[in-house]
Amino acid sequence: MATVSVREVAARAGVSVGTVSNVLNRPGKVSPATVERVQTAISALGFVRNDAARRLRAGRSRSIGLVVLDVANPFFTDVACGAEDRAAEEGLTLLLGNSDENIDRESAYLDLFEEQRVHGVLISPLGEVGDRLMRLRARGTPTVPVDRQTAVHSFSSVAVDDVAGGHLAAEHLASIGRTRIAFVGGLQSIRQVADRLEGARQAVREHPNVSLEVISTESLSVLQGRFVGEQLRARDPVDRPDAVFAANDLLAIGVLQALSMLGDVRVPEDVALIGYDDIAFAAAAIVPLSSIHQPSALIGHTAVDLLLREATGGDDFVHEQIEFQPELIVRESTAG
Amino acid sequence: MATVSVREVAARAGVSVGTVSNVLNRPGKVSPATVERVQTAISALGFVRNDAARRLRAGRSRSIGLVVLDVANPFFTDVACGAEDRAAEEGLTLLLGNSDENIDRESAYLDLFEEQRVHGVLISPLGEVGDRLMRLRARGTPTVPVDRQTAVHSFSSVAVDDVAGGHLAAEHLASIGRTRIAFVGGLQSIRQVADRLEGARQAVREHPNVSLEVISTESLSVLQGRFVGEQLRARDPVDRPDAVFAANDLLAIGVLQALSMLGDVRVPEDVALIGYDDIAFAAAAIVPLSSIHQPSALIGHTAVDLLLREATGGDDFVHEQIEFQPELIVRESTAG
DNA sequence: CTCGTGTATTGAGTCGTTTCAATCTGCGGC
DNA sequence: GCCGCAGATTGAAACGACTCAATACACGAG
Repeated sequence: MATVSVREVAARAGVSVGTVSNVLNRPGKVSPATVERVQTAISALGFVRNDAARRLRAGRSRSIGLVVLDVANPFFTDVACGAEDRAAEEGLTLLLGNSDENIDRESAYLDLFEEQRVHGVLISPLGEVGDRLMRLRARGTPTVPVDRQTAVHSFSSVAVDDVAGGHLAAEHLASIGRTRIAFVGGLQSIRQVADRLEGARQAVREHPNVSLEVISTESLSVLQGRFVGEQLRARDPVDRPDAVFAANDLLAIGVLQALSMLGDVRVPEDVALIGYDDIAFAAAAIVPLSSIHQPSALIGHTAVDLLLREATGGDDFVHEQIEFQPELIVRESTAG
Repeated sequence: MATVSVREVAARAGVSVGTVSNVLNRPGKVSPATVERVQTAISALGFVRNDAARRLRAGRSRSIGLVVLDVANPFFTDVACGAEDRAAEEGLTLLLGNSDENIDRESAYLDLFEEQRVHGVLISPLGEVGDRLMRLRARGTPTVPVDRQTAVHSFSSVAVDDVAGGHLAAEHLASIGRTRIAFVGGLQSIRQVADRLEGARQAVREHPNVSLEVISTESLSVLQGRFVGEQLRARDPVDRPDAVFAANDLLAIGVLQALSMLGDVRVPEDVALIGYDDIAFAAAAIVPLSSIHQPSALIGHTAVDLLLREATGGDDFVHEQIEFQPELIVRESTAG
């Protein structure tokens, strides 16, 4: 199984390598008869372009990298789909990396993408990666955080106002008369989590009779949610919060499973529950889940847009921070 | 922003390019003092290896490609996570491509992966790709279908016995006394769908009083399921099936939403409902969803295993077909 | 002082594609 | 028959890391 290169195609078609390259990339520049002959040679030999070689020559690849916190979270796959669609319009491929809330994996993906000389990097950051991204960009790889980088105007970014979202959620819980709210989420180092908590704190401050308890988790998964739910269920009802605001829907669904599967804690009667992200499964949950909606696909779409602008813009380029507003979706889990 | 190459690092460190390469790849072969000097030069210049160049030389990349039918389906992200973990153990990267049940995109990803000279390709195929995969392999890219390639022993493959799964589901519906079963799924060209239907047909044949209606969908999404659910709801109750077997959980959840959101068709009293895949959200559905469980992460894990064996095995290599058995999970949606 | 041994380092050649200045070809106009 | 022009084709150089045969060097033994 000899590896076939342009050279062999050229020989077989009786033309030069330059012509083969032209057939591949600019068929218009080559006479129809020659195109025909070259095409025949290509399929006869089963020639497949070597991407590494063309990229080496080109200096940069035709793909963009996206690092997300958790591929198992539908919110991020939605973002990825939006990004992929927009990228495809430009003939770019999306490479999806899953940091899985692990800082080493996040770092490994950034390394990988840089070595691959990707067109640009989109990242939903786990920790403090500002410096890292600066360096990346300085070496020529534009970067767009999909996140709220407070007060950092040196990047373009796309984000949802998570403080506002957190406020919406907690305010809603207060508005239906709940007074002991628990915020469930972690890691605190994830800005989305910190901001949602901050928003909730602000809302609670506006209601003197409402208190906020913070329950930290190790990750934002269904499993962690179930774990917290079980702890809540085990508590004396007097000590139990009457409302839970989970930092995302996965956690909320986990909490919901633990509370209501065994039927002794009723949602929303005993505990009202609200999540965040409004994933497709929230509406179909055992108790349809109230949530904070984010335009996930649009976020991905916009992030790629910004990245492209960033890549073409010159030195005096003005970075754009786009921020979407979250939206409260009320369902049964916070009814009454 | 000059692009730094090994040559410049070598110059700065006062050594040859060969030595720099050795520091990068076989630090043991180089004296500690030299390693030190080279490392310093590398970080001073911000040198980043050019992956394209090394791959060109190496002939093959350190990644494997995975093409799935739908990233938005948690089943596939679970498979991907399993595959990624196993790949990471070998120092390989997983590239995730989403065909989105679109044959052109599937084809485009196969092209892309071949051009990238990936280590191997894992694919959950949409249509008939046997020929395509044969060619791929003939040119040196091993391939493992994550699918049941009936009677094709020329590939290693990993799959779940979908006929058995379909049988389990339909048999279960019959066993709880349902007689008018509707199978909801499509496209028929997807082997998983066809096999599940076939299994259901077999089960129904064993029960003379049970009938099977087939409702085709255009894809396997929540939206399509909701669409079908609305049609069912609109039917005269006499014409309505008393059980629905959906080809996957997304469809089932869609059907469930349409039937029960408006409260006039009760699940399982009026219509029993069973899905397939047992995704994490099935257990948390508004009516906890019965389903057919598949060991998703293990599937991904095993697929990578097989791929690695395929890649190292010689010509007399015996392809292995691994088939997992599905498992019935009964929840409320088929209670009574 | 020479030889042998083993370790450290060198650097030209290679991978396959693209680019682009140079060359070729055919043809109409004069 | 010659000139000029446009379109088609050519082929060598370049991209950057890796390999490996060759070389340099150090040191101990004889």
